[in-house]
Amino acid sequence: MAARDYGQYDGVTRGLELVGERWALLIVRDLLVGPRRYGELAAGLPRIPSNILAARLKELQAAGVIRRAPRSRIVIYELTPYGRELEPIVLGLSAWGFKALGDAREEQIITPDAMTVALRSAFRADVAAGLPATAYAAQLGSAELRIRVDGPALDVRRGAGEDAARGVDLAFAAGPEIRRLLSGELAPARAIATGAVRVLGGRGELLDRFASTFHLAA
Amino acid sequence: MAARDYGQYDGVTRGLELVGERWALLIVRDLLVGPRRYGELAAGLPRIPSNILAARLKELQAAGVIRRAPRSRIVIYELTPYGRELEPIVLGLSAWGFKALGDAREEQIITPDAMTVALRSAFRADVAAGLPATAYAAQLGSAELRIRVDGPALDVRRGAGEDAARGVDLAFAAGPEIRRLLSGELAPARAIATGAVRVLGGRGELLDRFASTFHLAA
DNA sequence: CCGGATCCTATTGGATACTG
DNA sequence: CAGTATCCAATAGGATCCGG
Repeated sequence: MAARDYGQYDGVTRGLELVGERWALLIVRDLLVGPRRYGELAAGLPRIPSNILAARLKELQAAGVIRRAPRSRIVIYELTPYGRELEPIVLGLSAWGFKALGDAREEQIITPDAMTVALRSAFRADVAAGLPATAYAAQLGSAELRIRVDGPALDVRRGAGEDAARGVDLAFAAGPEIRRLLSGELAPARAIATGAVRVLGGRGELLDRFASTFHLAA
Repeated sequence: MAARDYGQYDGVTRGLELVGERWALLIVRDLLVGPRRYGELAAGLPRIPSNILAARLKELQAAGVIRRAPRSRIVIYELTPYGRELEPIVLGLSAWGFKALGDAREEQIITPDAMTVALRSAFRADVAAGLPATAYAAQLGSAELRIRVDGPALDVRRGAGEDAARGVDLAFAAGPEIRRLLSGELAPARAIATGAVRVLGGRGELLDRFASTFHLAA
């Protein structure tokens, strides 16, 4: 109804009718990180026109992918259980698309939610399981994240810059060059030496551990 | 370049820029089954306008997802290795979208390639591994498929209707009601009793094995 | 402010016809 | 067969406005 259909009867087609419209999967991506308000979604998708955001939210609700959080005074959007089942697909697309990332263009931004999903898709639970629990504070573009790895479990949340640097094992800042670190193109030591990654606190040598915990082949 | 971008620097966004345009992932779906000529793609996507198909083929080539098969006299499109890495994503979307399939509308068609991908996404390799090798001939709408399960391996190919029925363990025909069989909503015995599935040859009781080998939760 | 709704314009997609 | 060209309809983009 909402979306134009493809005239075929199969799962891929149906899936695309539900989440294949422009912007739809990016809304899902951000909601995978947590429930969000209209304004938060708009902030995380800076170039989406408000009418399109409003339209997508309606369509995704009609599709049963998202819902307005019940018994909340303010309007909050969240994924339904069915919507949450998109997680492996979105993470897969994240890993796949990552390989085709070139250098960032000037106007391209890094949002906290996008980076959180990127880290999730890069997370190597099997590798992490064999390493000591570690807390990182990462400042990636305008996204400040507090990353906590404990065995095979990963927890990423938005962190206040100042506080975040305290009580973590490693605090660092980087820009889009983080891509080369995650892909293995740029060795951790060299990333620090060249200034691509700046250590703000903690033990800089832990960037090695970070790079082996989060990895996306190029 | 080809596609409008989203102004963000992350994998999901990049992925959508490459295969997020309307029709693009359906082209990938069909090419996952095998290399196809322009006309074959057009036949498998009956409602795609030829100018859009031509545009998508160019964009997907520029994106490194597909290529024209080299050293072939005729024009054949195939996935690149990078494009083939979309398989788990497309199969995941197939399984996800399947759950939201309602009853087929009159104008909706079932194409052989779409059905092949659907079967792949429904295939339970672990279940199949414990069962004897089995060959099926399935006539699903206009799609006639020859399905061969051997241990954890699955092979689906387009089959000539008449010949296909010979030498298989079970030959059957069904329409969109096949969905209820795959979802477990409709028991194999009842499917046959009600005529939703018509046994054309072989041992009808093997439809049980088929249903446990291919399953997509609703 | 937040959560949209409206208006208008710019691009894309769709249908059909046509060509090397 | 493998696409182009053309023209029209549908969406997306951008700015602005509005009600609680």
